[in-house]
Amino acid sequence: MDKKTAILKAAQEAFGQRGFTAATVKDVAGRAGVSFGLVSHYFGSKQELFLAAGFDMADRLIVELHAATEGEMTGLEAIQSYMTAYFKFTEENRERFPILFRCSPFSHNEPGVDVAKVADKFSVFIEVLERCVEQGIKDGSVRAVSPEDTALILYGNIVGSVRTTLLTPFKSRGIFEETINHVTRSLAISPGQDGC
Amino acid sequence: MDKKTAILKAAQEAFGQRGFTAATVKDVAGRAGVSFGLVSHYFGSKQELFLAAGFDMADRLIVELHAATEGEMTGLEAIQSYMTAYFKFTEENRERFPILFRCSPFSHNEPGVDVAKVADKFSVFIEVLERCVEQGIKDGSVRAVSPEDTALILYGNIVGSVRTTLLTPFKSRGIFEETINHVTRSLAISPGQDGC
Amino acid sequence: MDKKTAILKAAQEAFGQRGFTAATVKDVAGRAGVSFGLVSHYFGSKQELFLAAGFDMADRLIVELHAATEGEMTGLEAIQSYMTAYFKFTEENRERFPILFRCSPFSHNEPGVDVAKVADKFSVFIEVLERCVEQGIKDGSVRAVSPEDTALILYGNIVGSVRTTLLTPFKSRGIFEETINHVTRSLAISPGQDGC
Amino acid sequence: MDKKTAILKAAQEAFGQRGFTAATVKDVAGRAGVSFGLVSHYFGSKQELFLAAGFDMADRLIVELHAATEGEMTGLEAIQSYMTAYFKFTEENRERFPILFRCSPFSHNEPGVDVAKVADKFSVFIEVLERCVEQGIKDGSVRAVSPEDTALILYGNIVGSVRTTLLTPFKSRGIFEETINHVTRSLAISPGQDGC
DNA sequence: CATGAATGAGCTTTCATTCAT
DNA sequence: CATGAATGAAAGCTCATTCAT
Repeated sequence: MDKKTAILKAAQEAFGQRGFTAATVKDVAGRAGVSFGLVSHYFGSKQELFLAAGFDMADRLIVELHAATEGEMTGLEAIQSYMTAYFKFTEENRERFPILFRCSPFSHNEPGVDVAKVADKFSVFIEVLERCVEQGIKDGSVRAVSPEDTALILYGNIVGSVRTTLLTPFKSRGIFEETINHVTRSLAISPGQDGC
Repeated sequence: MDKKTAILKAAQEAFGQRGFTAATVKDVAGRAGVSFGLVSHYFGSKQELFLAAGFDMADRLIVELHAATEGEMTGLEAIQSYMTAYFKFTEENRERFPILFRCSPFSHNEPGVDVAKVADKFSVFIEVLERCVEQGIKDGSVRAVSPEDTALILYGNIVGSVRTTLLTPFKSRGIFEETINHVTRSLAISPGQDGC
Repeated sequence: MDKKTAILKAAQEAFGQRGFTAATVKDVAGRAGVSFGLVSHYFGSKQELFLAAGFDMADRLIVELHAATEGEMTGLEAIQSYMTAYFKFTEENRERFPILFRCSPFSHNEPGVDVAKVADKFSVFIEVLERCVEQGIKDGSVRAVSPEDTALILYGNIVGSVRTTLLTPFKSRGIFEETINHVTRSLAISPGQDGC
Repeated sequence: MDKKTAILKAAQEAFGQRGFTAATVKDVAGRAGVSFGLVSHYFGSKQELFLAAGFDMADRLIVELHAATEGEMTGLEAIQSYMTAYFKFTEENRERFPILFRCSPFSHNEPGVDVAKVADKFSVFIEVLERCVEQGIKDGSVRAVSPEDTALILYGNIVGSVRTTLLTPFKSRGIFEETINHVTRSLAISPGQDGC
């Protein structure tokens, strides 16, 4: 791993754990095993480093979500696949995922984060989900709901469970699976409704 | 309003908007219209002020939630009442509610905040919800789910929608009502299952 | 004990232990069991309090030294009596004596101490000793030495032993008695010199 | 002289003159001609700087005292040589020597100074002196006295004269020489005692 | 490429002092 | 007499950033 990559990963860790303000460039350099001068050399300012770290993580997650929801599935299956991919990604990146909590429009703006850019980036997460909901309504796997509201609610639901798992001391084994069940029960057209 | 109260309210605003680290004592004092020396005079340190500000908000919300869930209702109705009260509280405290996002075990620990104290305080929110779920299962208004997991998922669901509303630029009119519907559909024993 | 006296004694303790700068008015008030406002009320500024505390202690010691060296004695006996009185006073005022280390021209000037006033006050300690030495030379109990230098050396000797006793962790039982012996051996006209 | 050394020398001056609490880091930086940030950069905290400054001075004096007391001499001559070296050192370091008054167990503990470390360092001064006294008793140049008490008394004697010279406005030309005479008269086995 | 010496803005905190009660 | 609310200067310290090596 070259030093530039090491800095980026260290930044994701440090910013994720401590936040933009409390994390320090020295801390990042220390975690990466390089001198702090090198951080400026590669990334310019602390703010630029923060954005680079956050967007790198977001972009990698977006790739996974696209891959998970493409292909021939019902809308409901796509939603389930989206959630599974999202939860899998968080588990594989426990240490560095939380940078997304910091660099996200769902958290308060941290100084140094360009709100517009971030909202733009994160709208992709919502849009992909919204398209799944719309598809589900069309193909009959999802009941008639507002796709816009539902996408936001589901996204909040997903992130809520991720926060509970990654951040809180509350016991939450199986919460990811249960969250998928929760969403499925809410959206699926129940057997009884199919006709009775 | 006496100056001590003014400082507390200003702190809720400032910490809510900027977070513990980025908010400054000077900023708090300025918003409260007092000298910064008075903040130390009344609250000691920045950390103590932060906890005082967060716990004041939490305690007031807890009172509302207890009031909303007491009385003779089915468990499902209690859950709905809980959510309604929660959402109502956030809307009535738009400016100062976000301190709870910061001073919460569902957010990253801010340096200088006693994790144990915070987790203790917030476990009340989960417990109240859990008791509603248990009651619902007993009285037949809620399907058979794990009360522990479900309480955590619902709480994440609620807070997710609150975050979306208070923090993001995404349009989300009606999201609170839809979240209650979402939860209700997921938990309610559907008519079709009763037999039909 | 009235509150004004309590403040003075508390000030001697606090300033003695922590020095002028590090001791705080609040600390003094706390030790005296009064509100800090009362300190200003009685003594004006911190500096005035410091001088009052130091001079009160110095004046009381001066009274003792005068009493000890008056009367019919040889000069050498007067010196011994001076030292005995000095050591006795320090032992009876272990807690509050050290204010004199702070408020003394033999220590570095503390901000807020009027150098001239202090030098004036402390010159009395030297003068009394000097007069004893002169008397001793005249009455044949003390060998021919420079009274000025000797007074300063003896005073340094005395204070050195007091510092060792009151401030250091070094074991020094009997150091006061030994210091008197040390001085006596140095000044007394040895038997062999009387003729042989 | 590099900047780190300049800071150390400036610290010795500033702390010596004003004491740990009253001296400020800004003052030290100003005297050294560097920015105050550099002080933290090299020495960490004010306390560490204080200890570094005090110990540097102590170590250099210890070297001189060892050099002065080694070699073939009687114990009494070694004591005289010790005192001469001590006084010479103070005169050559008039500006910066007083840091030792502050950073010494013979002064009041300054808040933030590790008492144990300081007592450890200074016990060397006493031990060297004590060894000279013991040697003198053995080789017949010093009368039978308690080496422990005597070392402490002599050290207090020495430091007392140094304080008088460096700190007070009292005229004291020749006080160093007279102090050596004073000590010599007290300790030397007088000719008359040898028999006669 | 890589380091770390050097700077100074800005933070939290302490504290003497004033003054209304 | 006595209290403590209120102020703001000034302290120690942290840290992003620049730049010579």
